[in-house]
Amino acid sequence: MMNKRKNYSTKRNAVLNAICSTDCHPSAKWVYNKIKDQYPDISLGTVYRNIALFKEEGVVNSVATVNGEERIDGRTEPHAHFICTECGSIYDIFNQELTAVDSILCDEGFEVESKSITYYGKCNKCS
Amino acid sequence: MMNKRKNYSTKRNAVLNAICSTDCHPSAKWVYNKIKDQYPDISLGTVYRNIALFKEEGVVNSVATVNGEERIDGRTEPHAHFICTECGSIYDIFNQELTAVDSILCDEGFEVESKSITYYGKCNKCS
DNA sequence: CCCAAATCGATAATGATTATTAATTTTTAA
DNA sequence: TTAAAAATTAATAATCATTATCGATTTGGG
Repeated sequence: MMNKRKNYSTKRNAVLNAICSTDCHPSAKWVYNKIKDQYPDISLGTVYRNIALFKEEGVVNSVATVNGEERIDGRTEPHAHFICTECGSIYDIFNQELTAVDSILCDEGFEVESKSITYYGKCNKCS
Repeated sequence: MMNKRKNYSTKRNAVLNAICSTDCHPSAKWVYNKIKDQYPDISLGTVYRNIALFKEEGVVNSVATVNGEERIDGRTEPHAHFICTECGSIYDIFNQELTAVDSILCDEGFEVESKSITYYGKCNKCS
C-alpha cells in the first residue's frame, strides 16, 4: 500500500494509508481502531486532526454523516455512493455518469466546485 | 401557511410550520429560535423530538450536515440542492432531472429508496 | 367533565469533534 | 552530524449537537 504523498510524518501516513486501503468509507474512530494495532500510542485527536488536513488538501473527501459520524472516502475519482439506511454501510457506485456540472447554477452566480450523488436504501445484506 | 397534516398538537404544528414556511433548510436550533417568539415556553428537545418524528413520517427530509448541524427540508418533491461551503446556505435546485433511480443497483440486490443530488461551491453572495 | 394516552419542559447524559498545551518528533541549516 | 526551530503528537479538557429521562401538562375519546 503506497502513500499518496511523501513528506508526511509516520503517524500521518498511517492515517492516510488506513483510509486509502479500505473501501468501507470509514469514520475517524474506525481509522483510529485500525491503526492502533501498529501504532499503540496513536491518539484519536491525531486521527481527527489529520483527516481535517487531508480534506483541506483534497486527498480525501467527506461522503456523509451516518448515525452522527462523518464518513470519509480516500478515492477522489468522481463516483456516486449508496448508503444503507439499515446498517450504515457505504458502497461505491462507479457505473454512473457524473458528468458536466449543470450550467443553470453558473448563470445565477453560483460557483459549483463539486457534485455529489447519493442513493439511500437497503443494501443486499439488509434487504 | 397551512399545515401538512391535522391532528398534530399545537407545538408540533408550530415546528412543522416553521420548517415548511422557509426555504433556508433550517437546523433544529433555527426552528427553535423561530418558534420561540410565538411559543416562549417551547423546548429545544421538543423541536428535536418532532423533527425526528417528521422524518420517520416522511413529511420532511434531511438534506445534509453542515458545520455539525443537520439541516432539514420541508419540501418533499424531488429536487437537488446547492450547499455553499463558505456560508453554509442551502439552495433548492429544481431545474434538474432527478428521474428514474438507476437500475444498476437493483441488479445487485440493493433496494434504492431515494436519491440525493447535491452541489457544493460558493453561492452568489460568497463568490 | 374525566381519564388515559400523548406530548411536553427541564434537565441530565451521551457522544462526536475541537481546542489546548506540554512533550516528542521531524526538519533545517550550519 | 548536531543543535535549534518548526511541526506534530498524546493526553486531556472543552464544546456542542443530539438523545434520553421523567415528572408535569396537554389532548382527544367517552
